Formats: sequence, C-alpha cells, structure tokens
Amino acid sequence: MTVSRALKPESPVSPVTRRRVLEAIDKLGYVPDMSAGALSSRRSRLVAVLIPSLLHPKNVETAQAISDTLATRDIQVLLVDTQGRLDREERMIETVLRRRPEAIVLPGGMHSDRTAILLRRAQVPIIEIGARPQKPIEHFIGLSMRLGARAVLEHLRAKGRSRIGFVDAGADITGQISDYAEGYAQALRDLDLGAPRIVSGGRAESPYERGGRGLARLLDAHPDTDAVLFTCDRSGVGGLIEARRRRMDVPERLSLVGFGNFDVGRDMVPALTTAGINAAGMGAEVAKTILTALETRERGSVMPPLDRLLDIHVIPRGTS
Amino acid sequence: MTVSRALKPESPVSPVTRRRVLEAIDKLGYVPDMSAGALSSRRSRLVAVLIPSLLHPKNVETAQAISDTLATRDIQVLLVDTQGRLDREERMIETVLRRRPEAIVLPGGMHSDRTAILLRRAQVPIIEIGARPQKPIEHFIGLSMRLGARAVLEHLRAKGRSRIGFVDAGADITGQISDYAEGYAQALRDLDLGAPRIVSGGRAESPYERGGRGLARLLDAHPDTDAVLFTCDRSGVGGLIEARRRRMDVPERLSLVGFGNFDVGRDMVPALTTAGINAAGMGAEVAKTILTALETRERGSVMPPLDRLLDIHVIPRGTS
DNA sequence: GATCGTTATGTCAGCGTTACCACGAATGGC
DNA sequence: GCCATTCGTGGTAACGCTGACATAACGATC
Repeated sequence: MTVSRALKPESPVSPVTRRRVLEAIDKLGYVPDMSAGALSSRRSRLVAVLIPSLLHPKNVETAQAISDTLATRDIQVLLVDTQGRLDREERMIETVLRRRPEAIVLPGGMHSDRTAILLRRAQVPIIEIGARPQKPIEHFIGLSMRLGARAVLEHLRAKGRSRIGFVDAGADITGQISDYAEGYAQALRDLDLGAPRIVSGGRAESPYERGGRGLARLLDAHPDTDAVLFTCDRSGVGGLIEARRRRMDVPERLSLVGFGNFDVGRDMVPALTTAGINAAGMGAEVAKTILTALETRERGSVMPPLDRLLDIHVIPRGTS
Repeated sequence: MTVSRALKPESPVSPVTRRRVLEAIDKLGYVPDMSAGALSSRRSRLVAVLIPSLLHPKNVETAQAISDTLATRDIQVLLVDTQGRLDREERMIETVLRRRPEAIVLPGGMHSDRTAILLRRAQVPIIEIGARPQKPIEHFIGLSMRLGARAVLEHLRAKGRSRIGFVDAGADITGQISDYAEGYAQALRDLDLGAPRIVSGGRAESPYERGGRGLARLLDAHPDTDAVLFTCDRSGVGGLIEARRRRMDVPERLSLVGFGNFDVGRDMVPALTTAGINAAGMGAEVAKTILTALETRERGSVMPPLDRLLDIHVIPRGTS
C-alpha cells in the first residue's frame, strides 16, 4: 500500500500523505520487516563479506569500509570469519547463501571445488580480495605484493643495505605472503642483491613470537644480514625485540621493515618502518565495485570482470 | 511440503523419502530461502551483536564465541560495530530490528533514550555485556572490574609495592574503565595504600602512545610511583617502552600491569603482567543465555533477568 | 466543459516458506 | 477382523511486503 511508498524517498507520494504515514508509524511503533520485503522484491539488501580472520585489523578495516559505503545505499553487511579454513569457508558460504546476499566478498586464493560451484550458481557478483587466484571467479581486488616487495628493497638499497633477508612469520592463510616472498626474491635478482635468504618463524603462537624466532634463525644462518623484511608489523616488532635482546643496534647494524602499517609498529622506539597498505581504500573500492555491478545488472547488462591491484608504499621510520 | 520437513532433522520423514528429497535438492542445486522461512515461521535465525569496536580483539573473541555457540543451533550472528557512539548505536539498532533478530547483544552502559525504547519494544531477549548499567534493560553479563582491580592491587602489594598509580589510557567507550578506576581507588583505601594517583593518557591516537604519555605524566606528578595499572595491555606496552626510554628498570624500580591479556603483552621482554579476562568464556555465556531465554519463551514462560559478573584474574609475568 | 496528461492512491497477486490440519496407511491390542 | 493409535504425507492458508496495473484526482489545454 501507500505506506511502502511513503518509506521510499524516491517514490511519488504527496508530502501530506507521507507525513501522515510517518506520524502513524511513529505512533504505532511500526518497524518494517525486511524478510517480507526481501521475499517480495527479491532484494535482500545484504552483502556477505567473508574474511580470513577478524583478529587481523586490516581485514576489519576493509570490512568496515565496505560496510560504511554500502550503508549509504541501505545495504547491510553480513560479516563472517572463515578462520582461513577452506572447509569452514565452504560451510559458511552454504549458510550465507540461504539469505540470498546480493553480492559476496571473500578472500582470494584457494577455494574448495564446491565453494566455486556454489558461488557461480549463486548468480550474484563475487569479489575476491587480497591474494590473487590464478583464475579469479569474477572480480578481483588486491594488493600488488610483488611491487610492494620491490619498493621495500629499493628503499633498503637506498639506505645502503645489501644483505637483505626475509622472515616469513605469518600463517599464510591467503597466499599473499608467498606472493610477497616471490616478489622479494624476484626484486633481489633484479636489483642484483644476491641470493634470497628466506626463513620461517615456525609454529609459535603469536606473530610477535614468530617474528623474534624467525629473526633468530635468519641471523644464525646468515650472521652478516643487514636488513630484514617481515610479513607483518607484529612480527617486525617481535624482530625488534629480538634484535634488542641480541644488542644489535637498529637501524645502524640491522634494518627492519614490517608490513601493514599497524599501530603497534608506529609506537615502538625506534618506530618500525613498514610497507603500508590502504585497507580502507580497498574496502571502498570493493563496495564501489559491488554497487556498479548491481546497477549494471539492473540495467540488464553485465559488468566485465575487474582485476585490480592496489599500491603498497614504503613508510620510512626509525628502523631503516 | 515434505521438502521442508526433510530438511529439519527432528521432523518425521521416512528415511527413503528424505533421501529422495536430498538427492533432488542436490541435483537441482536448490538452496532454501531463509527470508521466506523467516516470514512464515517468524523465526529469523539471526541474533544481532553490537560491539563498540571490531578493532578490539577481546570484543571480537567474545563475538566469535557467541557466533560459534549459536551456529550449533543454526542461528547466525549479525555483527555490528557501533564505534562506541550512541547515535550510531541507535541507528544500527533501528536498521537491525528490521531483520527481526531473535535476540540482541549490545554493550552495557549508556544508551540513548530511543535506543532503550526500541529495544524494549522489540520484545526479544536483550543482553548487555561489558560495563554494567545502573539499570540493565534485561540481562547483563560483564566483568567485575572492581574485583579485578582489587586482585591486581593485592598482587602488587604482595610484591612489596605501595605507591601505585593508574593510567587511564582508553577511550572509555563502555564505561568499564571508570569502573576499573573506581575499583582501584576503593581497593587502595581498603588495603591502606594511600591516595589514588590517576592520570589520563590524553587524546593521542593509539593506545600505545596513550600508555606512554600517561606514564610520563604520572611520573612527573608522582616521581616515587613504584607500580602502575594500565587499562589495556597495549597501553601497558606503551608504558613499558616509555619506562625503557627513561631507563627505569622494570620490574625492579617500577612494576607495570596491563589489562586484557593480549598477545602483544605476552611477547614483550619482559613480558607484561596483566589482568586476564576470558572473552571467549563470556561469549559462550552470552550465547547460552540467549538459547535459554529463547527456549523459556517458547515454553510460554519468562526467564528472570540474569545479572552476572565474570572473574578477572592476575596473570603474573615479567613486569611485576 | 470535454479531453488529455500527469500525479497520487488503491487493488491484487504472489514472493518461498512453514504451521496446521486432514487424510491414508501401517501397526497393535483385544 | 474391528477400532484406536501412530506415522508419514499432502493440501491450504497465511506470513508482510512490493511490483504491476487500475483507477482516481487534479490541472492544464483547447
């Protein structure tokens, strides 16, 4: 009836009627039921966003940016944590599809076969973020880890470093870290900086600890190392603490570079140099893509798959 | 029809029929539509969880525990970040109510008048968590900040400390911090440890920085301070860094105690003593309460409001 | 004042489920 | 072999909303 129209700003209702309706709504405490609306209009006003871990602040920033942008179009985000496990991802997608989301955002990289089938069958825009799969399902928005590694190495070379190691201290749930490691190895070759020195931080519980252990192993294997890339600012901080324990001056004797531009690195003494990513910008980009895809579809046409890599830039601070 | 029953494990369908149905579902790629289900059954299978900040790992742990527990009953969580702002909270609740959640979890403490009205009118179980409001809307599950402060002070006294300060380095979005501060002041009196020394970390951007600044101010005002409580492990780490800058030995000259048991504190050198909270346990408790309330309601009766404070215990580590 | 165009409001059906009831078949007790 | 009971299945009517269309109201135009 007219109430439905009165609640939609664009629909033609006389100002008088609209006011009457709104007054009645207010008096009765009426709250529209979106289930019914979704059923009728076939628009759930829901977008599913799966992220590998809610404990990773950059994921959360991205998700928030998506959510905030979509909120302006009256679309809500159903946020789901896959914990980086493919079986869980599959289950989550299965569940979430029952709510008929209008788009699905999920980490790129590996998926189970069934996941891919489910997603394709869902017939809604799919956006993979983060690590670029060999063959994206539809749209992809991520970070150019290789160029990021290159930028870091150029920065370190400019600082006179030439024996540069790499500490892989992440649970590489998205495959991005291995891209970063490859970028590191490639850039070393390109810049003629010798053979790669890659060690893993092992299975320690926290990234801080993995960073510290990783640095220890790296220095044991290559005592002359004069700079280190970490895969996360938290492990970079762990590395910083380890360096301090070994009484190695930072950055005089050893340069450290984190990744991600987290709070924790900025406030260390010395502050951690890092490779900065713009998580919020990425989220905004994702939301924009969703909205465009939705509009395109509404007009009956199809949006060509997007394949986009966002920049990573070096934020020089005290540890380099 | 029979399909609906076949999908519900408890309903009486012959094994043969059920198998036939499931096969057909598989072949057709059928995915049930929960909007329709919700409309018909008046059960949305959705619980709204509002938290003040997704960037606070303990909030996230709690939310995850809620989500995991409810998932066993086929209920999903709609996670919303209020950013600690009451106007945003109100708007979020308004939006989320349109989805007819079966229960609403939100931070305790202050709410706008309209928020309280909306929640009451929603006629679903309401659970406030964290900071205890003077008058909870319905159920409340939180942490006994006062007892926590008491436990920390007893710990410090046992270590021979007697000039104990307090650095409030949080954006006190939930009111819990002021409870903690009060508990500190009260326990000081009870234990006869002199007058409170409370300073704020000010408006700095990150908790690390606020912790460092707060400690600096505290020491300027009371140079003989020999132990400090922080309102967060991150600010505790900031304090640790500041102490190091001032060349004050920790814990010989100065004891530091954080709050919350975050990763970052555990991996410092020395590791940060902290007041540990069991966020996951709290989430499980919340979920249990929701399920009980739902079952009680289904049986036609009403669950008496729960008012529960969970323990906080000291985790002694290197800084005390 | 009849005609047209425009805008505002009303009518109706249907979205995909599930609650409820009705029915037929199988089972069991006597 | 009859009735009572249980079990499994099918039919039907909502649930609360919106899209499409029909109609009403209102000016403007001739």
